[in-house]
Amino acid sequence: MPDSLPEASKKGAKYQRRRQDVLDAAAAVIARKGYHGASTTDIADYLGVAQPSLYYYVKSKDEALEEICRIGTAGYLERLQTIAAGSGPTADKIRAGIHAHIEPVLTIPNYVKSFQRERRYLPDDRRREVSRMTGEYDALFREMLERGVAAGELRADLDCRLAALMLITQCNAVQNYLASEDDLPRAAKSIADVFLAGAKLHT
Amino acid sequence: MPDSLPEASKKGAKYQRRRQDVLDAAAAVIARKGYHGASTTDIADYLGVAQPSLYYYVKSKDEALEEICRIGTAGYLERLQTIAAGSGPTADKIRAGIHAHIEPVLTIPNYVKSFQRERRYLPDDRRREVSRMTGEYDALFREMLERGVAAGELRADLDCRLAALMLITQCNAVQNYLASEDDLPRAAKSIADVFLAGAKLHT
DNA sequence: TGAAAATTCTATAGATCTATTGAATTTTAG
DNA sequence: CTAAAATTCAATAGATCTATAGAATTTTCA
Repeated sequence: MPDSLPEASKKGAKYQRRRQDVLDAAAAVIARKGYHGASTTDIADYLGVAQPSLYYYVKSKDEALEEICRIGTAGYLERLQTIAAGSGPTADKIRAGIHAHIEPVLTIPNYVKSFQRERRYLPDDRRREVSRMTGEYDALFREMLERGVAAGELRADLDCRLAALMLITQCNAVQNYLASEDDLPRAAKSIADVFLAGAKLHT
Repeated sequence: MPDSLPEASKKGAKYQRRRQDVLDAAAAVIARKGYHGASTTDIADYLGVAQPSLYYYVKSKDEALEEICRIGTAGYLERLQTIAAGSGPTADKIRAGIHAHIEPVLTIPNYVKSFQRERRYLPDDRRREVSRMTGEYDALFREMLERGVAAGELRADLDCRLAALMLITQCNAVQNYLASEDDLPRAAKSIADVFLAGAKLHT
């Protein structure tokens, strides 16, 4: 009973661990130099092996990017679905959604960066699949806001499509907001506060 | 009395016009495929000329990117300085700042996109120069917010550094918000409204 | 018109870059 | 310890890519 995935779940656990090292290195170099700017030699150097050795773990550079994007987005939809399905005020769900979204920025920053900036260079079919997924994610956020409007918790004139995109944009940009290492909670709070209550003083 | 700029202001006006065509083509292709993904052959094909013909107008691909970034950022600082120096409520200045920032998105979209996404591939010295400039721009926005706080127009607990970055991020992302051609005014208003008053209903 | 200047082209050097092949090396396991 | 399996490597094919050199063509203008 062979496997279904193209290259994954093949061989033993040791192979998979080493493969993860290769993808980590690829993600690090691609996050830094971009997909087209990162050569397979750069990636191999980063890992300390010869360039052709990478191909024992990955069929092509394209496949490496696909895997990186897969890892960088794993669980996003599910986490937001769980949050959206819960009870409680919309504002709390939004705060939870923000935290869930930016968490991988700390845990797997290179995968997130590579996904955000380089996914457009995926092969066409895979890129469309990713677009469908991000579209679903956007819609989930938008519906959460729409229910907040319907419940009278958010402004009736809020453009929920735009607002959802704005929120997601802020989360995706959170790396740029970090002046020091442990500023993430502060940045997350600012994103939520400004999104919910705005910057203006309400007298 | 020869010119100071490396390649600009040389030759006649006709040369400069054709050079602009070359840069337009380069900006279009680079915006689409990224700096490293865009070959000089791609750019030449886009323009309908042979690949080496580009080098009559541009010394190197690097120089083309430098010029594109220069054009894509021209006037930004000056426009914001003018707005910040004016009188009137901070909220109005913020709205004006948003409009000024996103205007080039409509007029020179390929230059703006190329600058936003590809400036990190500039040669080191030029990249540092650009960083200094964007840093000044960020500071200008931040100071505008700080004066708003001091005047009691914005929340006293607002993190002005973060808020300025968030505002700029929203402006830079405005292209992603446009569902149809002429949605820009609507998007600009949403950015301003959400930033100033937030999404929450204030009862 | 005809010579000079400006512009574009063909041809190509030289430096990449991705991926493959098959050999060498290391690890595993009986 | 040794043979098989797994992993890594040297060598390289073949397809780029940037940039240059110099010839060909077009434009300018006296």
